[in-house]
Amino acid sequence: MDSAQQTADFAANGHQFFLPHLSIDCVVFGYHDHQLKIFLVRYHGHEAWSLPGGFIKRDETLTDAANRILAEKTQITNVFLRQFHTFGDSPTRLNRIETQQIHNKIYAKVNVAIGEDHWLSERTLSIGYYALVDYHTLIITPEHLIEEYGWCDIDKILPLLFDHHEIIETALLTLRSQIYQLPIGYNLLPAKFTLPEIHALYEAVLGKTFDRRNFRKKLLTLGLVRQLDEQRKIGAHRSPFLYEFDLQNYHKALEQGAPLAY
Amino acid sequence: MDSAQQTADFAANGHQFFLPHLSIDCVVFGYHDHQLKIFLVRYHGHEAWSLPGGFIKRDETLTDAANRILAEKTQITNVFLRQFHTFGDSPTRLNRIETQQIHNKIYAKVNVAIGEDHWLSERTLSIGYYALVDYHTLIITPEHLIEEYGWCDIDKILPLLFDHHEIIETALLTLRSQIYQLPIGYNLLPAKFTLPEIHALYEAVLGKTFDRRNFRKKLLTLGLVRQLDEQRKIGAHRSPFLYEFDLQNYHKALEQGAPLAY
DNA sequence: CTCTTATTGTGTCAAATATACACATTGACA
DNA sequence: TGTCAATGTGTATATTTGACACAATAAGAG
Repeated sequence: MDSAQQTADFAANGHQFFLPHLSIDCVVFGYHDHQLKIFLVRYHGHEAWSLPGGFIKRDETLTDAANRILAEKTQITNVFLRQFHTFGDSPTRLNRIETQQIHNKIYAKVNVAIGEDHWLSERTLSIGYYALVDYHTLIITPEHLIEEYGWCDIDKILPLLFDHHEIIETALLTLRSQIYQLPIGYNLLPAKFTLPEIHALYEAVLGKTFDRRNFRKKLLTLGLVRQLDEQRKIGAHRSPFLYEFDLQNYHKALEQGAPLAY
Repeated sequence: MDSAQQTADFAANGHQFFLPHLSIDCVVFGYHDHQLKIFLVRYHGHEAWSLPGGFIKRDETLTDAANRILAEKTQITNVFLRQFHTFGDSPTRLNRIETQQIHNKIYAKVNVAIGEDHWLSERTLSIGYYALVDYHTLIITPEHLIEEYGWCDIDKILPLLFDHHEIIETALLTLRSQIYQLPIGYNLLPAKFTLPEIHALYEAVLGKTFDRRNFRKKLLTLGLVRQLDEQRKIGAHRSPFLYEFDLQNYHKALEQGAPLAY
């Protein structure tokens, strides 16, 4: 949907090819500079930001839809992407007028008026997916209606449309609850990382602090990471060693749900 | 929907009051006789069984819909009910012909033919909820189209319609992963229970065995249960003591995710 | 009445793990 | 060469886990 014409066509005829009443929203997590971040977009006509999202094609599996939508909005493919919750309780989502007005402002850019009976004004439940992305790999060709996009620190989230705040909150709780069962560290970190980086990641996701020495001891005792010969230059300080995951031991630990720290 | 007329009306006009393309299926867990069980129904015209399910009203929150559907099919209210996954990948769910045929056989009972373009033939995603129920409290007034219903042992599940097998499998995995974070033991057991009962419940849910003595030690160390003065008669054997949960300590342990056994 | 059988109730000890904690090293820059 | 801020590393203690065996009880059979 990169031209005005295609965008207008979507508004006019989308209901023929997409399921109404149902959308997918993606919470894309990245990690950089000891901060957990979320990728957000800002649509035409709005000051508030949004999660990247879209609709499900009528003949497409749900998993395919989630991957396609993520790829369309962010050009990201082949990443860890997982469903976490379906949202259908928020009053905002039940309010047709509000839904209509939000879409109406967005599609004003392509001179399409979204009326009260337009399919985009209908009540829509949203299936939440979260993605784990290496912060540096992100390349964007924004869609026509997106005026701005970028990473946002998890603890400084800007005002958002619909119930996207609740969706992010739930995604974060899910991330927390799954960090010892799913390869969340692996997918948020680059292939080579330092101990302070992985340490700060676990602290950022879980929102508490761990003793540096005990954390390292646990990683090494379980054999989750391998020290490399390289070091990273970090300016006026001692150069930390780089590490990589030992995938065999890492996946074994995830299967057992072994906590890295308490 | 307890009369033939109401049922026929639903098939004819349901799409005006309910969201199409979207249903809710409930995996109702119970526990009895050291066995984890699931409540299943069998519709007219089918040998295969189904999960109790239904559609979401256009102006109803998702949570309200789940509770209403559970109440309509089982008369169960005010129980632990939680969304766990939305299903939209199964080929069965994408196949309109198959969907049509299944509904056609069911509604034959009320002389309604479900055609290819009927709203019930459309592709439908399903939002899975699981409920935890005290086995003994179940009272049923079955709906018109339900020919049979009852509990089914988790390890002897009968053939099922649609992708209901996958839904149950996912519900069970969810139960397992949440047993140390959510009050699953509390909601599956009666108010008073014996140590062997709670022990066998954790073994049934998690699918492994725990040392009886260490399990008891952990329960008591954490102060999760209180021994009562009563005992239960169990026939030709020593009478076990009855216990009840210490809710304060139990909830504290759940917040921390403390495992009861390994 | 007593013997048998199946089930429940209970304690101890060794091994593993978690937790608390402090000092040395490095790299840049003043 | 001294300072500063960050990284790298080890030890001792407390706690938890995991393995394990015997006594008590209830009912029914003989």
